[in-house]
Formats: sequence, structure tokens, C-alpha cells
Amino acid sequence: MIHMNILEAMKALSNQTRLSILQNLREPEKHFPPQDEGDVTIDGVCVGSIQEGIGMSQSTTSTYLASLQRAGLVTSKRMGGWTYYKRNEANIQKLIELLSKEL
Amino acid sequence: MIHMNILEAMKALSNQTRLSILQNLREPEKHFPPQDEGDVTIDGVCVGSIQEGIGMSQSTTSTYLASLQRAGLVTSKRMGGWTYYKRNEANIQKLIELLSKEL
DNA sequence: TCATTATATCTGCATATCTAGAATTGTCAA
DNA sequence: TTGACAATTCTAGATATGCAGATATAATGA
Repeated sequence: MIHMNILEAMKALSNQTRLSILQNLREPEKHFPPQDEGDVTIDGVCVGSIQEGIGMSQSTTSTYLASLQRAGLVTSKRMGGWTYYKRNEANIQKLIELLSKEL
Repeated sequence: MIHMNILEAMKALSNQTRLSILQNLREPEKHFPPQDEGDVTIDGVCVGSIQEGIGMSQSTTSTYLASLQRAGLVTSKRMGGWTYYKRNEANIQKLIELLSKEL
């Protein structure tokens, strides 16, 4: 597991849209349509579905997901032509613990 | 207690200097000199001492403290000519709980 | 190979944040 | 009331972030 960095995580979460993406991915079946391949909870949600969910441009959506990934909050998996993003629960838990101890 | 807002808190903490201020206030006697009046842990630390601790201008320090206060992370108390800032532990705890449930 | 679709990256403009210095306000003591 | 500090607010220029459109890259299937 990557060593979580509080500041980087706070920066990634200091934007309403990025915060919502992470929160919506908590219950993906509730916020995103079924994916053509794979399970929305196990494999993740593709960029296009997330884009529809947040109502922003494709480039912005992709940039935001990359930002969340750099902060260690989500992981991505390429399957065919699609990239599926899901929460990195272990790191999110680690972040909460870090904040409990060091904030 | 004010209802904590995750986004506002994340914005306040998305800056290294503001994050450090909050962290240094965890053990104020370790990071700041004794105050002329009052106890550093009970009453808080004055703006001038915090300014020295972070090495930024007086105006920037004051602005950052105001930002942390708006986010509910610190409280201030005026005593004579000085304003003493300390952590709002109840709200910080509330924030951690909010993040555990909603992040 | 070529066309098509999904995603990522590049470019640029609008807006926000960072930060200091100057000016202002508040408090105390002479 | 005036002078001396402490703190806040105002102003402004430098830097970063917010976003979209254009372009590039990847994968698929005809």
C-alpha cells in the first residue's frame, strides 16, 4: 500500500465534484448504470458513466479521476477499451486513521 | 456545535501552512512559547506566536486563522490586546466521524 | 488497414488562492 | 488623548486551479 499523504488527499478532496465522485463510488449501483463488462462494485465504473453522473466534460472527468488516483483514493483497471475506477478502501481507511492520529 | 461541512474543512486543510498550524496546536507547549497571559493549552496561542512558528507575515497568519475558524476547526478568544486561538477538538472529532461515515 | 469509440493529455482562458505590504481598528497604559 | 502594540482588513500581483475544446493515444471490430 502506498503511504498516504494527508495534504495530497485534502487537496484532492477540496473540490465538490471530486468529493462527490468518491462519495458516489461508495454505492456505485445506486449512482451509476450497470457496466457493459464487469460488476460496478467489484470492477469499478468506467469514465463515461462517471462523466454522465457528474455532468462535466470528458476531459475534466478524466483529469479529476487522475487526481483522485494520485492521492491514492481510487484505483483504475483497464479492461478492453474502458478504464474502470473504484474506491481504494484500504487507503481511505488509512487516511481516516492518519487524520485521527495526526490531524 | 456548528454543523461541520466536509468540503469547507477539506479546503481549509488543503494548504500545508494551515495544516501545520492545526497540527502544531495539538501540542502547543511544544511548538509555541509561553504566553504573557493564560495557558497555551487552556486558553490558546496568540497570533504573533503562531506567526513566528510558521514564519509567514502577520496578515497571512491572521487570514489563515480566520479560514480555519470559518471551517470550525479552531476557536478564538480575545483577552486584552491579544487574540488566542486553539483547536476546536469537538468539531475536529466530529469531522473525523463525518469522514468515516460519508467519505 | 481503417473507422469508431473510450480515455488521456494538451492548450488556454476565467476564476480562485497565495501572500505580503499598507491602512485600519482595537486595547491598554501613560 | 495620545502613543505603542496586536490583530484584522484592504489591495494587488504572482501562481494555481477550474474547466472545456482540440488533439493524441488505445483498443476493437469490420
